[in-house]
Amino acid sequence: MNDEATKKFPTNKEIPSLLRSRGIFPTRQRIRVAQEMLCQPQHVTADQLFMAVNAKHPAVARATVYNTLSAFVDAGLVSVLTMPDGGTVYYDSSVHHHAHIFDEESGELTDVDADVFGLAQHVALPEDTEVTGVDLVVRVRRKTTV
Amino acid sequence: MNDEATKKFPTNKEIPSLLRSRGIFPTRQRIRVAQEMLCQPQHVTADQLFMAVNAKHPAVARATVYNTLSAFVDAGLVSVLTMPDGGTVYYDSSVHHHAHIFDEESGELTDVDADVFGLAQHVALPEDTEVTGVDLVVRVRRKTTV
DNA sequence: GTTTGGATTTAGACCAGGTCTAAAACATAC
DNA sequence: GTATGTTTTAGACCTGGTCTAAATCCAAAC
Repeated sequence: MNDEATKKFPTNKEIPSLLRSRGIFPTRQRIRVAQEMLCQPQHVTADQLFMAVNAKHPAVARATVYNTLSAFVDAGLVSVLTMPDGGTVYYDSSVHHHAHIFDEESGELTDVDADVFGLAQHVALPEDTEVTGVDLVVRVRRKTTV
Repeated sequence: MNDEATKKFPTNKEIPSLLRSRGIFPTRQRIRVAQEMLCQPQHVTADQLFMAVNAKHPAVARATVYNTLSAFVDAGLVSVLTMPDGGTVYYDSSVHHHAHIFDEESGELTDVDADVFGLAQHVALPEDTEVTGVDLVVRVRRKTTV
């Protein structure tokens, strides 16, 4: 685990300065989205987040949520993840490199700290290329007790 | 590499019996889709395949292509793959377990024979679960010659 | 070779995520 | 307060994919 991985999730109060430090001007809407998205470990769809944000204050437009999420991705504040079958896009509040476990029965998605870059060493890469990212999803189901 | 992996891709002529052997009744349309999809190694979107099929004979409906692809997936004739960012869904004519390399610049997607199940051993799984699938995408870019 | 009934295909309506746009609101500098 | 650039908004729009009801196909029975 690297520093980024062990760093605690920010508190609501820390959000404005965090955004500023990443070059994102902290407007009222962006603060709300960030508080909902960044302050706890989670995997959510854009729409789930849109609804979570608007459940409290009734005040952030759909387009703003989508745009803000993209900005956060560009700034390295959240990472993107899609399920290999189906293609649902999830936003992950953990940005360090890690693997995911997907429970095919419950649909639950959990983080696993694994050295995915290390694992990728075992894969034969084409000449003259370097790894920019590794995405590993292990799909599991409850063991059948035969 | 297991048997499935080394098995050659079927020829056009072999398609009808292949479909039959998987319990799929070989209609004219399904044969056309299968010939376009299964006879060579490739990664295509449903829409690309729809267009490829209709470029020659002008005769397979969109819904049929989508339904047929789903049937092929269920029958284990093709596998599904989505890019971790973006969520584009690709159909892969190789069904053995293998990893993918995604060139972020060209968008090109290539197969790599790697023991992905073996790699997944290194990931700590929850109690009482067993692995049903492993999806590994290594994203690369051309090495910058500094 | 006709008839029949179930399986398949078809065109197009529909749906869900997500993006775009033009106008309104906001912030900052002057 | 005015001007200028940035952000937000509602809603139209787009795209990939599914659904539906009608038409077609095909094998089997007669």
